[in-house]
Amino acid sequence: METTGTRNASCATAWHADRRPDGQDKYTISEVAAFTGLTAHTLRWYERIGLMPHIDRSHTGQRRYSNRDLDWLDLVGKLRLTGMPVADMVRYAELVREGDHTYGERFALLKATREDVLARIAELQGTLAVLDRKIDFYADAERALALEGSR
Amino acid sequence: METTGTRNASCATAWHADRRPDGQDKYTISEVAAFTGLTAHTLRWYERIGLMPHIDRSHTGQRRYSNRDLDWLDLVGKLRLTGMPVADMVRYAELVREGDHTYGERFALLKATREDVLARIAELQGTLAVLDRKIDFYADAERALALEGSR
DNA sequence: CGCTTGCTTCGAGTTCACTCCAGGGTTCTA
DNA sequence: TAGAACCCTGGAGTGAACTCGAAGCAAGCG
Repeated sequence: METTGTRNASCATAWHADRRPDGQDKYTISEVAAFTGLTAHTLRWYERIGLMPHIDRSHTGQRRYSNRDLDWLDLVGKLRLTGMPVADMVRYAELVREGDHTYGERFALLKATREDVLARIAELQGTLAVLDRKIDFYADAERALALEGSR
Repeated sequence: METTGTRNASCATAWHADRRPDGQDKYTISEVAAFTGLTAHTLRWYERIGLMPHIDRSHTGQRRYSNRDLDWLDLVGKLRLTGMPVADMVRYAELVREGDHTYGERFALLKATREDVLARIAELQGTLAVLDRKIDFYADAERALALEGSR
């Protein structure tokens, strides 16, 4: 039936407790879903498009995620909310798979991403300023109306 | 043929000069496109979905944008890069069209958006921290390799 | 006058990032 | 050992936000 048992995937806090110690780190797909806030569908899709390394399987073919996989998903989550397109993350994943000789390229990619993030923060701060000006305007208007009403 | 004459729409800086004074503020769609970095297609689409107020027309039916319209597009642009869905901006545009009695609702919407933006900035700063840790790691690896190479 | 360029409409097409379905096998709990 | 809950695959579907195309006016220019 494929329901993601746990409701309320939005609350990402206070969760990181139930990570099992390395060695016994075998999570089912729905555990990982609860953990990351992604759906099982999305996790499988990430794998299909090459955004995940090869995931371990149980003897019957079910996925068993490790702590490493969780770490990777964490990074992916962070990169995702910088607005990085999934295709770029796939590229990064490929570099990781290709081995040590891609260090330089990965490094460059990370630095470029860092610049992007800084730029985005600056943009958002600009937006915040505009928003604050508008909010002040409305607060003033509201006060003026209240005054008028009490006359 | 509908090409957006001016190349390099990304550089949004140093542009705000050619805004004509209020009264003679009549811009063609392609001028606005150059101005905002949006395409003419997108500008027409914004109008279709109700994201723009009614735009003036020339005697032959061509759009003539005003400074007010430019200001509105500026706000839309800012809101867009906070990740606000277009549907929400349409809602805001509707409130503006409906008149003064929607001040309260607009005010609330702006304040909610402000909170969103603050949250997003915080997220991005978290991401920045992760990125910086990774970048340090790669920089170290690079130095280690260089050392090894020079032995 | 013809040419080029730009504008018009409406509807269809594209891209991205999921999201869901059908039809089956597996695992846990009472 | 039954039944509920979970997991598998491949492929199709969805919603958001554009993006493009076709066919046809309109304006400026050599």
